[in-house]
Amino acid sequence: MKQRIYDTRQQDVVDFEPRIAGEVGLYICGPTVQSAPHIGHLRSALVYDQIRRWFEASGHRVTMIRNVTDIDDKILDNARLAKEAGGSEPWWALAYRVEREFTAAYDALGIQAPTYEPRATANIAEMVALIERLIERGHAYRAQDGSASVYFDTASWPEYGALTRQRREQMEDAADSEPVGKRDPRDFALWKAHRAHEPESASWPSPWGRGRPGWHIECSAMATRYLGAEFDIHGGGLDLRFPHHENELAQSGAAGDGFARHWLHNGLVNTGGQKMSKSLGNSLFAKDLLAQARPIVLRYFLGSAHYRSVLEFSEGSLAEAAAAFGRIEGFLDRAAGSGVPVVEHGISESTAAELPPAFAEAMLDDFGVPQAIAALHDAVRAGNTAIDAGDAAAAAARAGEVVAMLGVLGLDPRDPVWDGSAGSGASETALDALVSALIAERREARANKDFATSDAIRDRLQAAGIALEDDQHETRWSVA
RNA sequence: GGUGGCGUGGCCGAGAGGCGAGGCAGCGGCCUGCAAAGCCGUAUACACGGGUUCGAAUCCCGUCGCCACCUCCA
Repeated sequence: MKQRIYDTRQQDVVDFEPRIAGEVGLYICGPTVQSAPHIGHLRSALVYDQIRRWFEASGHRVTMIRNVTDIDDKILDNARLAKEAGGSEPWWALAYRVEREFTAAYDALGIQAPTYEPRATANIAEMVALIERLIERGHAYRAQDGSASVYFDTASWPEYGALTRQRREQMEDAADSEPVGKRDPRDFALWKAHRAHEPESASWPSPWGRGRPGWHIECSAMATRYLGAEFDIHGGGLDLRFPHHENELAQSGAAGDGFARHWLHNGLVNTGGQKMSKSLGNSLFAKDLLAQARPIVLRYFLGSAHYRSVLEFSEGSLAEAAAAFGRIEGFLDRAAGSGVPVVEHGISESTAAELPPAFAEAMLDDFGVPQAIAALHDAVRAGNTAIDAGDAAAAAARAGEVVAMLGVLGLDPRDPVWDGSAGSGASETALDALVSALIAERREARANKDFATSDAIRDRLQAAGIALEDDQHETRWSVA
């Protein structure tokens, strides 16, 4: 069975054939580092992390590029506002600080670093070269007001609107755009002339005068720099389809590049049936979410809906995810407690062979993570049944499948990336010693049928947030 | 005005012509000293109205409701 993916441009699920067999070039629109990461950023990054892991598990070598937009109107605005409020942080320090917040949030969720993470400010020369090509080909022009700005000439590109199937004539005019120097309100800035009120450090020399790049040109320049003039997949949030991706496609196409063969877009996150956005003030920030749930549970939750669906976040979402994931984790603990070897091994050459067919088929069909998770739960149930029946061989086989599936999804609780989230090694050891002593005491009481004492011990631990589970052979404990 | 999406059981959430994905919660049972965990069982689910079909949640037409994008967005 071939890999199938939903291509936004074709508006259909199509066969995916890498340009070079066994290799996948993936460009993902990363964040504009203007303010703290929120749940939507996390979901987007997670979706492509899962896709990347699946490509690797299914035998591809993946080159994944995810940019950082570190120069932009909003960054300058936010830095200016902070300064007016008495702050002293320059725009570039703000951008870098926020970038580190993003990296920390990604790390917390076990989202692997891309192959490379280019910054817009480090690719100005490539952008200037691309703009020059567009001017030469007659698809871009210098601002009519004599400034250093350069605009893309949408009228010169008949395919403009191809990605979102819109006709240029029917597009709404940009209400808030500054028509200064534009031939048409639908034209967009490739290069923005430096303005007197903006810091000198936010401008670069160019053949047209000092200025800074427009929002869209950076992605075209960086994608082609690292992946080539034509590459396999371009991804990003659904809200980037227009204008961002439409404009990328137009400028790269007009420059003569093949650009992305396929376009992927992940769904957004809603709260209370409403889009979450900064302007609505209903943002769920990464740091708040990470304070509410274990990172691995948050990861499970964010992956519980298909990547193209709207994901609804509501009160109780994280608790439900914790219960569901607890089932999986509980099986691994039970299996280990029953002597079944359970080891974390990430994604390796043997991963594909260990995956149940239902899981692989789900992932091949446009990355059907929800169905893949159903296969995971099926294996967990079968594994628990095997443990109950004392069938160690079957239990080990199911545990192997579960671990392989968790590796692909990035949800293996034994993966060292999760270690930082619990207590330190020393306090873990100390706690284990204390609890184990109480468990031994309780075992003795139970052996003497002194259930009052044994229940008192269990209640005391319960009150401290520690749950006990008795098995045929042993008692396991966990922090609830 | 244009473009696209959604409406599935108490809840979350897949599926896309014919065996009721999976999870959470609930109920009954097994197991257990009692629990917990686990297992088994447990549901007249597909917004509404027509149509096509032997058969429709799935295809077609219409209606209603909700949402997103149309130059700040993951």
